[in-house]
Amino acid sequence: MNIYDIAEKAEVSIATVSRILNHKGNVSPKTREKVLKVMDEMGYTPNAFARALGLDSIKMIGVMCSDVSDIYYAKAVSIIENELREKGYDALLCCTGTNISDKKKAIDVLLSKRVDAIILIGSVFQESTDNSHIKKAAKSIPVIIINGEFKFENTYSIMCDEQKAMRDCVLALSEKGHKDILYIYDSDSFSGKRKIKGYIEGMEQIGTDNPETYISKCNKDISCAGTLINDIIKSEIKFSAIITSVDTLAIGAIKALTKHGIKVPEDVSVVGFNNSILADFSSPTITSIDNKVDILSTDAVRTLLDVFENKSVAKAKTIQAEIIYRESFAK
Amino acid sequence: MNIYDIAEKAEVSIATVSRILNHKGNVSPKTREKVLKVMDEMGYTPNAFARALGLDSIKMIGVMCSDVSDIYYAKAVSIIENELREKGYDALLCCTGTNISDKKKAIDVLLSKRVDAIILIGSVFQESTDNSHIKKAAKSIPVIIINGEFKFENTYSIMCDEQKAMRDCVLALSEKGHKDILYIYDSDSFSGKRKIKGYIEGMEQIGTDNPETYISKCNKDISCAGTLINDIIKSEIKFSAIITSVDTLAIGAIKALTKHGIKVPEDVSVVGFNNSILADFSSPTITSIDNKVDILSTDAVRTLLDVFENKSVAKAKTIQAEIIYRESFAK
DNA sequence: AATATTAATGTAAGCGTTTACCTAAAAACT
DNA sequence: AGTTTTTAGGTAAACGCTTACATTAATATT
Repeated sequence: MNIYDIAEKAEVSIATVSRILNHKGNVSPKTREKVLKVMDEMGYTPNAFARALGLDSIKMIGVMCSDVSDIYYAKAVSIIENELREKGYDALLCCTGTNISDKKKAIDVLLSKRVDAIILIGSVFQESTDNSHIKKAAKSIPVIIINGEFKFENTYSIMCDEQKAMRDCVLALSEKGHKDILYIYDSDSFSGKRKIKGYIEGMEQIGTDNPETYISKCNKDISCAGTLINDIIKSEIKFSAIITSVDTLAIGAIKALTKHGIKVPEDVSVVGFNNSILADFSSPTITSIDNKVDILSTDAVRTLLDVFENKSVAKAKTIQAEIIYRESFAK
Repeated sequence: MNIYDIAEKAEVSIATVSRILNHKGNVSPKTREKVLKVMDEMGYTPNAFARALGLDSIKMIGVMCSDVSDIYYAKAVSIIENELREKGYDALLCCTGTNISDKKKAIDVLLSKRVDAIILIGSVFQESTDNSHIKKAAKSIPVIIINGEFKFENTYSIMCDEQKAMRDCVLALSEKGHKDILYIYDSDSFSGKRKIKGYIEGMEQIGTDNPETYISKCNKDISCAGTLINDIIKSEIKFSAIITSVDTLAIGAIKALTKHGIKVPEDVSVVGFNNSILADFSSPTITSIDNKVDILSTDAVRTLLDVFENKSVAKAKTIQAEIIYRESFAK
């Protein structure tokens, strides 16, 4: 069923039907009523493709992340989707995994579906081996990058200053007398690297000689954090605080510590990252660095709309993180 | 840039370009090479709308749920998105909240975007006041409903037998000597109702007189479960086990119990629902009823593809849940 | 009442594909 | 070499909409 069917039934021209559909031009109330009634009766839904062909905009934004089942991305996607919907846009979701060729494919899909823009969540950085797909996309549509960095024409990045947050966190722990602060992390992504940098800066600032020796790597799995802690305890390395790159690792660490009879926060303080809902689920609850996904996500959509409206928009924006104090490291 | 530009540059007709794009018809290797090279050089991406106009399929599936930031939906969406992508389909995400008018709007958006089908996750049931939007959708495209129930032409539902799972869980607790089994739930959704039913059946089966008195309602927030437990403890109601309708509530309950010096599982056993990652994060880890989102989600996509291929497909399918034993209720 | 202005509606071209149908060239038969 | 079959490639219509331009009807102005 199409606009012609409606036009015929309502005894008007297709132009009139189109005008009614688009709230444009002059249509008499009577005609409008009549046509709307016919549309309703026939259960007509306009074809967005055909529309997009004429208008060159489908009101659809590609949203890419590696994995929505990750609680962090899920939150970002959820906020973005809601903000977009409110402004009349849909979200075409692409979970690409971490494989670069899959990301390239995803970009091609989004481009072929003629999305009006792309929002990338995480895992983009300038020095990355291959960013040609982002360049390709940016040639035809704006690309907004959340917590990633990539400077190119038609590209806008919004990030959280995780480096400073990490440094501040080390300093805050130091103020409470902590010197031997371990760092357990899970990823060498763009933000992963910035976190480490900040941690090292902080440690150096409080006079630690070889901060690198306090760092251990781990995968996201909580059991991994557990075995890591077990090893560290066995090796009799001294420590009074632990920072982790994600809340899940903090949970794993706390569980392991508790099993060894080490009390959190009395014996060891723990700070997580992301300030996810998990922070409240743990006992003790986890003090966590909030990297403001909500603000980043909201801002991404706002930026996008500004770009659409040709307002002047900053190519890169940075937002400050905040330490949210809970039980695992009291203020 | 369009097919004409490519055709011109490559000195062939648009038909040839189209044939190459669609791997259809006969094109000589030489010509193919030449055209592909031009496409690559110009960074051409075919316009999926125009294509859809001709083909009447955009290879896009609408995926609806109330909220992707919910860990349960996030997992389902993630699996669905991956399965779809593997088969060459994209997922157009619609997070509708719980408001019926927003759901109707979302359906209209999906229909106007001419998705090839819709997968609904949760919150649909036959007796619901208004399901006209689902009927409307099903009139033009197949609608797959995960963990919801709605019988109509072109509608397929895949659910988990949560009722039986709940009953079995009560019986399992009873076998271990539990009689006073509380049930804390968060939602009167379709699956919420089935869970309660199963709980009551189980309680009756083990000879409880007024099972309803053991039931309390709560929102999803863990603090709510906590205050609820506090109240129950104050009121000196006897209980030795708690079942919750979601893992988060189990976490809240365990935290509250622990604060009161009540040990889990020594004094009170706790069983959660969904078998989410949270179950492992808690200490003690939570025994949880796995309602098999992964299987449901995978199956939804498989069903969809079968429908597309005109294979005969069951209108309704039910999958069995499973109790995953962890520390909070040992086997 | 005649004219100018504005409102309402219609016609037709264009958006970028696919594909049925057609023609020309090449290959495979006699 | 002449005919048939196959392969390669082209032309033009169709998909469902938007919109510039054209036309007619209604209203306002003189």
